[in-house]
Amino acid sequence: MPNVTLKKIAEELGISIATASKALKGYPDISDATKKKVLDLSEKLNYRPNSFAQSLRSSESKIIGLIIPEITHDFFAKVIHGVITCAKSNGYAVIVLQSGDSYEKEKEQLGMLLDKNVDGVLISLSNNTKDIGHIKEMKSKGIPLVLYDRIYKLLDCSKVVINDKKAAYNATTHLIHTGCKKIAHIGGNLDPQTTIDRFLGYKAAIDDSDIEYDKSLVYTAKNLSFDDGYQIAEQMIKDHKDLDGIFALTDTIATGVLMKLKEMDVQIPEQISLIGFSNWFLTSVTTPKISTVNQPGFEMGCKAFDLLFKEIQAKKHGMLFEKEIVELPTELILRNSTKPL
Amino acid sequence: MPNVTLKKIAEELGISIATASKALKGYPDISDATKKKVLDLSEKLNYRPNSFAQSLRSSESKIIGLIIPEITHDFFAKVIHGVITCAKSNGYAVIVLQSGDSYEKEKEQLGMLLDKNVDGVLISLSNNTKDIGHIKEMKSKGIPLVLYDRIYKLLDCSKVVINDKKAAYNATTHLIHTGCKKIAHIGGNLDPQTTIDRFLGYKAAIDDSDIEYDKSLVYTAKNLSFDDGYQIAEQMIKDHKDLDGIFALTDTIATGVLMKLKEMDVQIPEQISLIGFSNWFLTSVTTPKISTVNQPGFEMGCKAFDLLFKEIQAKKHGMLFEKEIVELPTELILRNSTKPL
DNA sequence: AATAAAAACGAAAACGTTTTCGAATTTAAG
DNA sequence: CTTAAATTCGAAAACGTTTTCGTTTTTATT
Repeated sequence: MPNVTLKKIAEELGISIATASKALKGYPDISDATKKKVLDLSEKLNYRPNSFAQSLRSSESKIIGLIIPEITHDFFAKVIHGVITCAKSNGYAVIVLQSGDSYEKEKEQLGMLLDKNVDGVLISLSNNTKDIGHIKEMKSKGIPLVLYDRIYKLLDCSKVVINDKKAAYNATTHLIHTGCKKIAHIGGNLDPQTTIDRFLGYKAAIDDSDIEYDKSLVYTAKNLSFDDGYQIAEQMIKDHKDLDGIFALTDTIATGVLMKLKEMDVQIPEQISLIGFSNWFLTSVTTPKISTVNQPGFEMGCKAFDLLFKEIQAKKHGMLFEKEIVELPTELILRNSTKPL
Repeated sequence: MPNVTLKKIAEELGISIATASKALKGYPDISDATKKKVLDLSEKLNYRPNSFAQSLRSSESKIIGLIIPEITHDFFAKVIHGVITCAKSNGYAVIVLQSGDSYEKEKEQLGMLLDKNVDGVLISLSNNTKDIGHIKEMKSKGIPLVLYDRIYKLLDCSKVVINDKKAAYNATTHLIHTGCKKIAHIGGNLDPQTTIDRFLGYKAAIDDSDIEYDKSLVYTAKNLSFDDGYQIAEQMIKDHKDLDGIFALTDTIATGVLMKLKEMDVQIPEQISLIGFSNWFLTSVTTPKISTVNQPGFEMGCKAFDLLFKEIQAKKHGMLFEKEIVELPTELILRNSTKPL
């Protein structure tokens, strides 16, 4: 069962391969009669152009690469969804790769994408990526690249982000406005930028209030995991008996905190208020439901593809491309782990 | 910035393209001296073979397609993770597509994968796929294809599944053993196979017990969603005042049920026991934690790739391939929405 | 030194498509 | 009826790699 090619169509019709090709592509120098013949036959034989040959000639794969730290995270799953959806409606397929928050893997994946000749790359940096030589290398090869969510500020390329600092500021401020006086923050190591910014937002909110900033109220979750939250919660209670508010870096951490606090019979939100970050579905089914910051994953994926697509088009037509930095709006979702205003 | 090709390397070294190619691939008819020269230079220039040209010649893309009903489902996210992990370690990239449980889209995606000349396809059928002509067409084109999770029993190809019937049987039996007398089931429309099998397991367990099977205890969730569960829960309580057990088709449905039941002040598990299906992370953070059936998503992804890989290899070497049906073990996870034995 | 055998290399075709440019054919104009 | 102009088509090169098969060169054997 050999595939049907232009050659076969041409032979069958007694015309040249060139003519067959041009007929299918609607070239003006082919008569309507011939066009019809070719079109009919190619339909009948269910002709599909060989993408390898097309790509070889055009140096275009119509495939982009998407590197995700962790697929099994609600937020990133939404991003994938957004990217795939927008890519498909523009005729692009998406190769999805996972860095598992490892710098080594991230580098390796980028190499794989290079080998596959993708037309562009979407990447959210791993939590352990300090050096961005591998990213710069991609750019130096002229491959369009857009950063989303976990970005590196100094890198000169298009980016899609949320305003982590502002969102964290608003969340913390809400805790303050509802009467919290002693608010802890559970953050992560000082990479990537999102982690820093959320901490900065927390601190700015404290500084802008009557409350004194207390370094000992800032905790570090190594893996940003449920277990981290679960363990740190206990420690926090030990350290600060009068703790009355917690702003966690992620919803998983917040959920861990909630579980432990409930086990310790701490009343939420009466005794301690809690706010997470990302609006994972899970925060809406705990008891109490956890207040959080909505992070528009789907939209972020769409927008990121959008920017990448523009850049690919620009490159293709030899036009220069204006890099863009898009900031998507977040929203404070108030549920039952915080007191009413 | 033209790419470095074999031609460039050959010219630089004053040898032929053929020799350069063979040197890199370790052909025995190239002297060690020449091999070293070529290897050194290609390393220095960071030569990467053009995958388009390679694919055109070999008719191999080293890419597989993965069609998923919904990416944002815990279980499917784990499957993606498994597939990508195993694919990568075998040199394959994965194009991920989403059918959104639509037959039309599923068909369209398959076409796209055909156009991209993937070496094989992994697919879990959409909930609304009744006709499998599009799947058969892929097979008739000789493209290796493996079904996972939501399969179609009559299709002659490799499959990776769990024993839904058995798992449902065990779950329901556990409800019976812990004293439930009136057990409801929330299922879906009678497609795909998994839905049928889980219902069958439920019914078999009832039939094997002293309890009389009661048709009115079987409810249908149209979208298998949280909201479905939330709404049906209320209906169930109205219909059957002495209801004391519920086996839900999915964890999302079970979570919806739990939420509504709590709002109605129904004691779980004292009054009503509840079991879900899939072991989503979210079932471990509700109050009470929901008992469920663990569905090994990651392993399923790995195994599915494994079978596909074997089939691709067999096809490549002209050997005949024994299709396999792999059944992965499930496990009843007992938490707090069911009574102790 | 002549021949046979082994080793090292290269020419060329093939994969299937696209596009340039020239050739052939038809139609229009003088 | 001749020439110019428009229309329609095809030859061929190019994209970069792989592999077959033949040619050349070297080494071994008599």
